[in-house]
Amino acid sequence: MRQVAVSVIKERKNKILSAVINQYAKTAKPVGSDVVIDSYNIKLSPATVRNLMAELEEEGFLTHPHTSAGRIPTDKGYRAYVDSIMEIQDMAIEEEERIKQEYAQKSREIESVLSKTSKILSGFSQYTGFVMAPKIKYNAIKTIELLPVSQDEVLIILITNAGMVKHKRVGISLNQQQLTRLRNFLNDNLREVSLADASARIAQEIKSFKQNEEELLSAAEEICDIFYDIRDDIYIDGASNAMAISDENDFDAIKSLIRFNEDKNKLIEIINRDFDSGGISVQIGSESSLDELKDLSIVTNAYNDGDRAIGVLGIIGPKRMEYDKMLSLVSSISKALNEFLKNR
Amino acid sequence: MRQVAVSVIKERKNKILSAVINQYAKTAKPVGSDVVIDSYNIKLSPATVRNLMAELEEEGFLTHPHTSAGRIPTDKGYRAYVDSIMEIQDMAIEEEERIKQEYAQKSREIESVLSKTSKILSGFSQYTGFVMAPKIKYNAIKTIELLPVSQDEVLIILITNAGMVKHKRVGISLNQQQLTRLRNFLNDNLREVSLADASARIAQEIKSFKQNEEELLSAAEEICDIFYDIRDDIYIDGASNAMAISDENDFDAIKSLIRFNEDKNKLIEIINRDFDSGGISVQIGSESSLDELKDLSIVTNAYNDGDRAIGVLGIIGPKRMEYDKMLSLVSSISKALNEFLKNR
DNA sequence: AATAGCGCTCGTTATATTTGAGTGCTAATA
DNA sequence: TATTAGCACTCAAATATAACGAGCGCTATT
Repeated sequence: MRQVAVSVIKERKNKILSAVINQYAKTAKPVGSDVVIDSYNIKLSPATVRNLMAELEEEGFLTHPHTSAGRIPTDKGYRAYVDSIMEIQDMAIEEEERIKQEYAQKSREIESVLSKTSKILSGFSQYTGFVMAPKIKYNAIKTIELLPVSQDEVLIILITNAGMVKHKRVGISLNQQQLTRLRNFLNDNLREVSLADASARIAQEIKSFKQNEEELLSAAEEICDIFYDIRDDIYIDGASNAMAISDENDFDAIKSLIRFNEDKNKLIEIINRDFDSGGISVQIGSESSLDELKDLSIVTNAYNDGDRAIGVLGIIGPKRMEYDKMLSLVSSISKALNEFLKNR
Repeated sequence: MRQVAVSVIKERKNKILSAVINQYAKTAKPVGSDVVIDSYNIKLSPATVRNLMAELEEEGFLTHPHTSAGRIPTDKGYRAYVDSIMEIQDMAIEEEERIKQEYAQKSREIESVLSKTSKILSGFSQYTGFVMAPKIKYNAIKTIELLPVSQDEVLIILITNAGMVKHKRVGISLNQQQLTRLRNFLNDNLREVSLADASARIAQEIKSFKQNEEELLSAAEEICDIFYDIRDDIYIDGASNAMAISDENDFDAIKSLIRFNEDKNKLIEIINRDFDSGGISVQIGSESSLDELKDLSIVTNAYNDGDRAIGVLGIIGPKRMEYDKMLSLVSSISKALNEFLKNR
């Protein structure tokens, strides 16, 4: 019996919490007791709502900018709200349809698909969208080709089984025969090897060269460089939407955000945290423990190649975003990308 | 005699004009008559300076934000000032040295050299730096390679004589023999052909295929796509510096600037105007006739491959920049890039 | 336990006042 | 005739004052 009573009270408080969060998402102004009652058909008196909001504040879900102002959600409040959205709603059918249309003009280049996906995320959310390319450590080598471009230069072409193509010029002067031998050596020993392990593998197998093949030896070492150059790549779009986010002034916030967007490494670090989680994930404000992001939330979802998670995509928006819509957006797009990667 | 007198007067006015411009560059506040006298050792009374400034205003070189404020330069004022800097000063030797150091860790990839150059421009100017890659119409084909990546897909690799590498996957299923024939056909007919003309050339030479080589024919058409995909490429860095430019508020200006930075095509259009000029060139504020740039100036310099101008680089900064320094920066870097391109 | 009522707080907005930088003009001066 | 000193005037920006009202917390009531 008490159990039920408690649950009813809880229910009522939750309703108020989400009313505040939704209202604040719309107006960006502190939410007063009256508005909660009017707009979210709660059949309680203002006084009661005030009491409950006071309790919610004591428990850390809401705050007060100043004495006589309405309530705004804390990070903890957002967290509770987000956690309570257990099941991701399906998107409106028309939206789903539009996303599919966007994917329809498919390209064979995985790079352009990822770039497109990032643009889609940004376009639909009106925030900043990003896609981290398949992580190199889960990207295995499919083929390596060596094209001579001049007397003493060779273009290395690297194709991974995720379909990514990397190339690099290095200065090595070998004759056609030596080149072919090196190429075969590389392909024989590196096929299916992860990019992260390739250097080590070359070092290990290089012993098989004979003494008199010194040129080949040094060339192979040269080639190792390409693997060091490869970093986890990331596509970011709609950074200018950041301007629209902060409702006027708040100059410094934007400044640091714009700067943040230019520094891809930081973002990579942040979203890598969500990589292992596999599914959808939200970092709210200071949860990221990065000062630049204290007023922002990041919604991410890992995507997979049908086998295992290989990358992460998502959006960055203001803390007061419409989490329900954004969660379903990110989730849908990640599914769409999964689909695409499976069918290629 | 009068000639001399006139020239003296002019001289004096010019001195005031550049005093105002320099002071305004430092403080971003309207410049009054007193400051001009104090800081630029002009031995005239405030009243006289006021008279001369009034004349300069009548002639359109200065304006007034409001009655009781100092003067600020107009676009015409800047233009006169910039034009009067006839000879580009040499850079401080240490600066020159630092630039050379930056270039020292040279890479063989022209792409990374250009990207680096853009970062250098941004870093030294503290504004936005950009480098437009060698224009495609001056970029000739050096080699084309076709690598089969699966049953029905081929990776086309295109190397230009400027050293750029482009690649694209297309869906064509040919056997090894056909592939070799196609490759030879392409190389025989396209070597030294400009990227801009390549499609037309293929269409022209394709007749030589026999009737029974329909697969080859359609494959060749497929390959034409790669040439359509190639656009003049541009590297932009330090867009976030734009924030530092506008001294607080001016929110909308920044907004449009950030947006401008995301749209590379507009910038390409703007700087293409300076391409033909060959040398160094400045667009001040509304001279670009683009509203987003009305408070900004663009300093550009074409660079060449020892033979002819092939691209443009430069910086975008506030109208009230230190033109002397920026002109010499852009000029030096363009020389450095010329040097690099010649010695490769 | 829920609510009505009321006084209090404090940010916001509006209005008035002061300040001072810098002008333009006129009359004196070299 | 060109320059300068002097002074009244203007107007943005800073400062001060007042009025407003949204929304709270608290207490007494149902």
